[in-house]
Amino acid sequence: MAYPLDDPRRGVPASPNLPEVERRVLDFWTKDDTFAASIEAREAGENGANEFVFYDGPPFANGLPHYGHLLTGYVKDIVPRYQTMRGHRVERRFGWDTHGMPAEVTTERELGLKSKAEIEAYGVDRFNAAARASVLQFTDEWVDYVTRQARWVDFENDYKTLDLPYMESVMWAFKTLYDKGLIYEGYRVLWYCWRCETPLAATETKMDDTYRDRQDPAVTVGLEITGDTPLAGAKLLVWTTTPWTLPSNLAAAVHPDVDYVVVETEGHRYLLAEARVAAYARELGDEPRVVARHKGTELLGLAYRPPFDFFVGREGAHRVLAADYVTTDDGTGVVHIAPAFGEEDKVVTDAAGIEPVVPVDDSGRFTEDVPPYAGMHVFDANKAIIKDLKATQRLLRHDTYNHNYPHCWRCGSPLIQRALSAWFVAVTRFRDRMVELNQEIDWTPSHIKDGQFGKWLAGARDWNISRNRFWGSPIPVWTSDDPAYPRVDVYGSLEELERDFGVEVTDLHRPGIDELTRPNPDDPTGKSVMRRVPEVLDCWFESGSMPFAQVHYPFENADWFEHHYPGDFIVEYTAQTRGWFYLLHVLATALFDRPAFRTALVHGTLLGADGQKMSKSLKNYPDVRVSFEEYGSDAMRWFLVASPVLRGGDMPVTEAGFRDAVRQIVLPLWNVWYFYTLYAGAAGYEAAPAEARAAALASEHQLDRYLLAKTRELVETVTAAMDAYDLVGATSAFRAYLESLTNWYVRRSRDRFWEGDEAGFATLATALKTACEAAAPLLPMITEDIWRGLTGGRSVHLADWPDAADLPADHDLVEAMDTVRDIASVGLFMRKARKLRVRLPLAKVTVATGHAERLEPFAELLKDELNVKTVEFDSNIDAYSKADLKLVPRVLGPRLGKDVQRVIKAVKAGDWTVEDGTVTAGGVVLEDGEYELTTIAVDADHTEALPRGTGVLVLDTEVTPELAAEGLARDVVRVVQQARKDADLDVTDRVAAVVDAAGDVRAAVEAHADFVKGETLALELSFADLPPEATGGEAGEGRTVRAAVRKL
RNA sequence: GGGCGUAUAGCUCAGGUGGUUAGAGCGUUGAGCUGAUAACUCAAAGGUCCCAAGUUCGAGUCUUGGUACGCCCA
Repeated sequence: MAYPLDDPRRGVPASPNLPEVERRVLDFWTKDDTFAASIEAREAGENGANEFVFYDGPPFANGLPHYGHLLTGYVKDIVPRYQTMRGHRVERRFGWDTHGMPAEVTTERELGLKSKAEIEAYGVDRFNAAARASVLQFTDEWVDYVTRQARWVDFENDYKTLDLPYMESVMWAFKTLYDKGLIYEGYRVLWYCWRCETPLAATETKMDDTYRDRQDPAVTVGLEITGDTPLAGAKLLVWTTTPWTLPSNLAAAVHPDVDYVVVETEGHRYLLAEARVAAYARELGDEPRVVARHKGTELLGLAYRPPFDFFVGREGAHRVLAADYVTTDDGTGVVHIAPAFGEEDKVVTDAAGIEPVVPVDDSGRFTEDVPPYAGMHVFDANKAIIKDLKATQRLLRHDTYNHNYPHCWRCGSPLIQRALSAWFVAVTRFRDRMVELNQEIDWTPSHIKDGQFGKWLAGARDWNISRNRFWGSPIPVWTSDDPAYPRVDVYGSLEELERDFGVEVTDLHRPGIDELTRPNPDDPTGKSVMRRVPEVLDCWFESGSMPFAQVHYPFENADWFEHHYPGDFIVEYTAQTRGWFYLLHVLATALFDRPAFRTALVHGTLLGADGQKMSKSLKNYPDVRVSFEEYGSDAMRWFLVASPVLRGGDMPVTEAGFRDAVRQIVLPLWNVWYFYTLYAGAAGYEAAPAEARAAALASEHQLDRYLLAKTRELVETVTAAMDAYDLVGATSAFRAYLESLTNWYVRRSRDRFWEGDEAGFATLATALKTACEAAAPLLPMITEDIWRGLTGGRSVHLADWPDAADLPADHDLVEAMDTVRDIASVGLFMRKARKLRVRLPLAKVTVATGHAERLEPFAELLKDELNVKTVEFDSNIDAYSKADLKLVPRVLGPRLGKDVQRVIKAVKAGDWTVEDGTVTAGGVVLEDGEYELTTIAVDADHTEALPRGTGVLVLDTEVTPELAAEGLARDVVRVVQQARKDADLDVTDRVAAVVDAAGDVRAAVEAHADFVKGETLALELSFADLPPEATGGEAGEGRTVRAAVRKL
């Protein structure tokens, strides 16, 4: 198809409304179904060898998207678009995370339920039905938003963690781990609300308002040391603010490195940290007698008599253990350990092999295990316990303690820590293997690999995967309800369930799944029943199952999955090193003994415009939807992806950032397109892309060859960067290219386009087409609009990635042109320094540099750029400059050592000579490689050095009357051009021009009348007085000129 | 308390293996140029390279110890 398709007068405005262009592209994609076509166009290949597998981390959709999702979404779009253009098939299914506490909390709020008991009263079936509706309520908004950001992803064939096939795969994973012996049931200590009768997730205890000041009793208790030791009879002092945990005491802990003392007072001996003795002056005296000193390590293993006798004789219990968390900030430096009621306590006793005791029931009341307090609520029991301690003379001190204490965020009750039965994945068993497999993953930034992620893996703990909740995948374990006939059945598929329970299973959610029961086959009495354990799975187990569960592996797609695991690419923000990245890796290692992904990009956090955390209440960041409509998604994409945030840093999101992306990237690109359509249209130029490319390659014009070589280098650089997932590198390469394209090629080529130069059109069309292709993933909509207009093709995203080999390589030309640009810069600087305006022509510039002949082809270009009549080249630099010595300390330093500093100073002072090729500086003869001889200008009035000492530029600054007159004529041209603009004329309109000028200005115009008329498309030129409101300007120094034009 | 990261111009960041005078973009100021541009070109102002000690002929760069900030763990 011929191009341009767009009429330049209408379709390609000089100042586009970018959001409108984007909407046009989005509409086209919808109607054309371009996304589907982009996937179809690429073969999967044998065993999917040609597929690129990208894992989309499922967002939780019970809230609206924010900038973090936006950023991740852009990356999740860019990489697949690139891989598609490279010829790979990239399926992109959207996923929804639907289970877990966030969903339950939202649902509770919506239903006005306040506790677990209320949910059960309301009905688990109705509650879960409400949760199912709730979690998907924002999906429409997500679709809108993701679509608007030009992210191509399949919402039709999405997956949800609540889908039956997904849940079946999760069940398979559980069973597989169970069969490998990697799942066990055990105790874990959690913050627990005795009123709601539920443990709280860590996040729930970190919410606002949960920590409040509270006054608790604080007791110091003496525990008598027993056994065959000189310390026998002394009392170990322990301090606690939870006296109700003392009946459950199973150990005491000291810090191995802390100094402990035994002090004697009133016939009693007490053992405590030396640093805490002063704090007990009231009971022990001001300076009690120290009868022994021990490091913590020397106390380990000592036996003592517990505060109560309920659990005397438990295996390994009631001894002194070591714990690093013990401090001497408060208390006695010896810590009372009740493993069921303290997370840290349990870590210590687990290490010592001591089984916890839990004499407290679900509602926070003591059980029959501790008869005196049975039935009492733990907080109410504090008083009785303290009283009993006093009675047995174990109580040394009783006072109160004010501290920040967590409360239930739902009901406000003070929480307790309590051990609960829970299911675990034995991560510690394959921790080392996880560390090994991590070596196969490429991380960006690279320090994540052995830093944040590697360290986290090395310290991995067993993973509690059960939740005592309602809305989630069930733990697929059925147990006998009679301990006399124990049996455990674990299920890994719907088929197994249906086989054992004889019903069709269409939903695995509670409460339906709980209704599946059957007689215990191992029970000859036939009375006991197999019932499902009550817990549901941690929703992270489901997120980690995503690679296989989304394809219903192993029940379907087993072959496909085998060939597509690990996935190629994954991107999320840093916190996911402990979240999704980690759990994918845990399950991948445990189930498949492979990593789950090959490449991971970890990005940093987006901050508000003020550099603080984004805050809804502060509104310290631009509104997402407004930004879409103000700047467009491509500009936002560019700003976010070109930023340090993709290299792991934090970055503020500002409107200024979006605006800069528009001004520096999107508009310049658009303007090249506009410029092209304007002049190609005016010249009636049309050529198909292949024709244009052939013509471009045939062009001998240096600017054309330069641009094509630059374009080739662009393709090479961007390809390498994208292959390395270095999106930031790709953006910076494109940005640099755009600079050469707009501010050099187009600017230097205006006259040629004005003249309708076809080689120029062909070259610009070819470069622009290639640039659009190379930038298509980074600016998907603006490049689509331009590319389609330019080529008449269907979509840039269906195009193949450009091949650098299709363009000529000419690095020498690129380098020569860069030198020319340097020369131009220096020339303009010289004019400025000498106050010689650029419109004033000068007679000559001389370029003195080595191999000057290579620059001769650029003489015309330099004449025009510097506005001089002639450009001379001279390789004899010495005629214009003198030698300048530069030392190379890197080489000189090692030889001279200390003397090098003296030589450096001598050279700076000018104390050096060159004789017969021998350089002597500061009395030291220099050897080859220790110095460089370069040049500096001799005649400072007319000469400037080129960068890097490569030569000099000599400017003839003499202004003859002829040159002055020509300068004035050009000044007048400028005023007439402005008058044309002010009259809103089209670039091709012919005019009659009237100039109001006198004296030498008028004389200059008359002398150069043909030039003035030619430049301004004036068929007639006359002189007359013009009113002050006519377009005015300055000619030469301070003389006013006016001009007016009339369209002919 | 521990781990990881960061600290260079007003802002955002570059600165292999140590090497003379630390750079870029944006922003500010001035001038120039302009019938594609919301631009562009040339320049100016703007730096105790977080601090301290050390290694070295020489440290933004290497070592050690601090400080501040961010993230995470406890």
